[in-house]
Amino acid sequence: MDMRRLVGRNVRKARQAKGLTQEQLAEGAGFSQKYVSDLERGFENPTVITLFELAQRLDTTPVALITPDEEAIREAAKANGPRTK
Amino acid sequence: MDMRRLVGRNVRKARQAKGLTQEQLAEGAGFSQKYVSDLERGFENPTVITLFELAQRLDTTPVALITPDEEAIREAAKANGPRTK
DNA sequence: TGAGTTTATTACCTATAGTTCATAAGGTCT
DNA sequence: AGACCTTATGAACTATAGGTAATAAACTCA
Repeated sequence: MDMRRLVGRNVRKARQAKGLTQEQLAEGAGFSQKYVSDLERGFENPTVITLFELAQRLDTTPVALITPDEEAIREAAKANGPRTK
Repeated sequence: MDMRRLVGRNVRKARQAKGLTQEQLAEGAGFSQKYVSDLERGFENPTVITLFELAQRLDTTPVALITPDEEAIREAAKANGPRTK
């Protein structure tokens, strides 16, 4: 499970769902636009406090931001091999 | 929401539920006993990758490790003030 | 009491999370 | 074509995640 890419996808989806730009999310949550960009592309390994601050600005929860999405589930299935009970 | 303390409590509960010592969890997950001790007492701010590695050794998920427990819910209620619909 | 096990704590070190400033690249719209 | 908005990327910096080694403090239990 690539946690960086998972969080990146979840953050991008949540941000777009609220119609925010990276700049708006960044300023509202106290980060730089560069960081949001790197984060969404799966280049960052955020801490739980960072997750919490992002979640607040996105009106969601830290749990939602690390919850596996379709992509993560497909990746996990491939990693475990098909037919792993 | 104090994420450090929340994760600390969740890790400690999960570790004790499996009957592991801090040393055993640490070695199994690739950390030091000191780190597990600091983590459980709420002095650390783990990254999502650290959460994932801990979860694997504890046979649980990163989501479970940051899911609010009774204590966190009580704290949150106090912070928002009673009677916040 | 003491030995043995587990957890807490101190001091110091390295790697990296997240920063700023700047610019490039990609869209959209007239 | 341009101006404009948004996202991506580079270099260099500071703060902190997580490391090692050692020791102190707690807690069993014979």
